[in-house]
Amino acid sequence: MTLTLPPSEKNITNHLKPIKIEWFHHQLTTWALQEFRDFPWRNTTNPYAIFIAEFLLQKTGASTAAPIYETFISRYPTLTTLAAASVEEIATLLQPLGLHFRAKRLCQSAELIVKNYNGKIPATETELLALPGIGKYTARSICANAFSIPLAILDTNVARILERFFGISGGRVKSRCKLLWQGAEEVAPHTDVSRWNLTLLDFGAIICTAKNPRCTECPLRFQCSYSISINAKVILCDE
DNA sequence: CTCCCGCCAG
DNA sequence: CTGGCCGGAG
Repeated sequence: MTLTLPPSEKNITNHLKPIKIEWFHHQLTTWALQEFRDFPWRNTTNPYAIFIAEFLLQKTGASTAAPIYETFISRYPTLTTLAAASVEEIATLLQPLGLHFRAKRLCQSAELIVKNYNGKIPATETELLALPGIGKYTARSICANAFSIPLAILDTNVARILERFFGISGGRVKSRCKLLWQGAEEVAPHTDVSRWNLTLLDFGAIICTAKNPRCTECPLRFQCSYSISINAKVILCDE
């Protein structure tokens, strides 16, 4: 079975030249040697612990989630202990994180995993996606971080970094989203994708922030479409 | 005020 | 595709 793209399909290689990807990757990998953040869920490959962490981290600041995560794991160290807990007590524990619906979804997922997977976190994107509260980002993140499956992720950080650096912009939301997913997979290395994914998150949290990005100390600034345009404006204003 | 390692319903 | 969810930190 062959899959062919329609000729009208825009090709991302217009934006993502291999040589530029190579440089992008090298700069960020080097940056991460010093700046890679340390969180409790990064010191384990226990699928259950990763699963919990990814659930708590949805749309939630990592430093905010960290203490809750620690309490969670100590109180419910295994999926079995979680499955035995009531939704109410989980909800109470997660209360400071907001997004209250996650408690129910987490408990429902735990039940399903006990019932369908003998209590073991499934290791495929498709199976994870079928669980309540787990979307494409979380599924792939769990695959990469817990099972070393080389799947790239796209979240608001990755999207922002790709948009700025490669100058991806405009177009309909749907087509841009598709471009960004392509881009995320295009720039991901073939080995240690987990480390790469986390590097992008850290870079988005520390340097390439949504508001007031720290372009002057950014290791990507000399090739970054966004940074270059900012500098051009500064030069024009100085004249 | 905005933003944080999104997801789901409509 | 869009809006709603939501508390906490800056």
